Amino acid sequence: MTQGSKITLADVAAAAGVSKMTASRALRGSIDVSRASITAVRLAADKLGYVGNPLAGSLSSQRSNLVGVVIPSLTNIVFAEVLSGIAEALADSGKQPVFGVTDYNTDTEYTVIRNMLSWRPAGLIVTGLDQPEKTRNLLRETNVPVVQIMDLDGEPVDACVGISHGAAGRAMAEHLLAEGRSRIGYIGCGLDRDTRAKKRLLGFKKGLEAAGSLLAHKVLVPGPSTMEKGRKLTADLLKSTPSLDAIYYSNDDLATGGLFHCLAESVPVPQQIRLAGFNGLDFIDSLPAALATAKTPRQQIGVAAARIILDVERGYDPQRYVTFVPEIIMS
Amino acid sequence: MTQGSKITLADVAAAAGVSKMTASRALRGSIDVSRASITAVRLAADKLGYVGNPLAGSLSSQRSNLVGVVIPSLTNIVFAEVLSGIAEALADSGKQPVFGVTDYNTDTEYTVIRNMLSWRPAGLIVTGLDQPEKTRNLLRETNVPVVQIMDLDGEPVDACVGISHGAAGRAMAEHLLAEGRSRIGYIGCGLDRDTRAKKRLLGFKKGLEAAGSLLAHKVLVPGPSTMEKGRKLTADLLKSTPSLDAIYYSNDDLATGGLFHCLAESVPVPQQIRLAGFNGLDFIDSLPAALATAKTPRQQIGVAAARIILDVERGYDPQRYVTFVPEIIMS
DNA sequence: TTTGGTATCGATACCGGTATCGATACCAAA
DNA sequence: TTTGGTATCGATACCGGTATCGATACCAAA
Repeated sequence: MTQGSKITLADVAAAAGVSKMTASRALRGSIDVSRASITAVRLAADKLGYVGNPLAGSLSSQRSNLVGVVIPSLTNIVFAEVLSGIAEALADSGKQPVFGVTDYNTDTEYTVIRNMLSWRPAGLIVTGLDQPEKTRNLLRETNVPVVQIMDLDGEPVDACVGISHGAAGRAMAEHLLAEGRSRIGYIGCGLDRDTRAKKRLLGFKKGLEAAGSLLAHKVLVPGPSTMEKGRKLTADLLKSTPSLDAIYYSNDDLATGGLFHCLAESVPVPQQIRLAGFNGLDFIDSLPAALATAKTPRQQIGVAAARIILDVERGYDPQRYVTFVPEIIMS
Repeated sequence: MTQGSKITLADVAAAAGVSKMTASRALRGSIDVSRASITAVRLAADKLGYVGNPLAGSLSSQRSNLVGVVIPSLTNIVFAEVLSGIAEALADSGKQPVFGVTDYNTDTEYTVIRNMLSWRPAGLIVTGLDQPEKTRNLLRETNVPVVQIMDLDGEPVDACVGISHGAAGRAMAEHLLAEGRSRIGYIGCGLDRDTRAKKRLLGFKKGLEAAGSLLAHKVLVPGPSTMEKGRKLTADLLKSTPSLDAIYYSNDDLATGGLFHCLAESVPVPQQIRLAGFNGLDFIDSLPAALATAKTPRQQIGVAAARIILDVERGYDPQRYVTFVPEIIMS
């Protein structure tokens, strides 16, 4: 009774006076079992403290209740929120999310995905559309449903949920121009790895060019985005090009760092210079001065992706292409 | 050859001209196999694109390569960093972290832990020492190694890695007093659920009392900590009690919100009032004014916890009680 | 030549579930 | 009475690995 997990289905079946098979059916809520059997089995299971062994179950049925989620980074709150959405949507489905982190490394990504597929998950959610061909093949050849998230600018392997980063960049350009900004700089980190940030920059430039304008200055540095970098790079950029009246950053973290620089130096934001980020992180509203940003529906993306997996599981035909449009905030 | 994952160990064995058992041994690097067999099996496995089935392996060997990690929240960067440390330490061990989120709910926690144990993980890492008795029993009765992290103030079930929050609170009190602060307030969120924050508050009060001082004012609100709340609560508190010369917050997020209020209202920080948080989040250094904090070694806690699991696995006797001391920063 | 140790390997059973198919009981319709 | 459908159940095989034990070959020592 306090045997930990030594109790097997056979014990439960014996205690309930039915076969293993009937016990299995009863616990899974199959229709082919009488009320009496269900009651007896449930009672026995409770009494013995039975805990099913998903390893055995998944091996036998050839599918597990795991949903693999592959993200580039855990310490980026954006992905943590996506995970949170996935976990929420999966909560009452009996499915369990399993996370793998790639550190923006495509080799690691390949390994992680391969690893996850070996667990025969019920579905796979991977970040981005720009996997190398080798990885795409892996995703194409598997028969578990694959959902690519965050991005829409590209060719999904199967289903896909996200936003167009090109359009988001372009929209921000248009907003800045509409506000009368004309000398616009750009600061970005790690665009070599973060293909979505790169797409935003491209869209942003196109937006400027469409209006006959150009990027006044562009700063690109490798590595992850931090507020500290944003602060430093903004200080440098404004020193070398003080005439800028707007800076577009690859994300909110950098933009916030830029804002901190301006606050410390008493540069009026947004009057003298408009700082624009991307993501719409929660703390933006609390900052002592306004930051422009584009609010991405991270939680919702996670929820939508998980729902696709659940739909496939249930035999429904899921929506294979879910589009969100980030809301631009220029308070 | 491009069969996805239909290739089993039997296929590899047949192709290599050995038995399943020898193939299994060869791929796992057992010593009981000849060089010739190892080469033949590896070659066959590569050629066929064999991917092992961990479900079958774990079921058979009665242990999986999963390490369960139970945390209260994913959207709190602190826990994301702990996870990151765990993932890093586990990276080359063949073990896979699996995360479960409790949302600070003890019922959810119980369910999550039970669920994880059913996967027969190689180890379990859970947050905190203050589980209800029912959950503690679950942890005690299992035979997988359990590491409780983040906290040291209490009785661990098995191994434990973290800091003393009582001591951390007390240390901050001493630092504030040493700086000459005498009218000290406190603002905290969700202490009913966050027992570690509560322990810090208790330690903080003891620290004040030991010096013959008292908390001038205490603000407790339910729910999660956000910068916005910190800002709002600080505004309220300073309005009702403008004479305060220090505020201790339950964490950095609240403290940062408080700082934003002071910046917006031109209250000199830290000259007129010292704001103190907890955690030492990375962005603290970038803020336009100094925040006091206690830097917690989140990544290191994750690494140490994972190492304990690995040590047990390898038959080493691990250190069962790993203590870290947060560094107080009063820049 | 006999003995005994080591290296290498395979047969067998098993981990703990579920898929599948067929058996049985029972009842309504013909 | 016969036929056929439905509800309920169990026997059997199987998922794809690994633990375990014993077999064999080979060689050195007695």
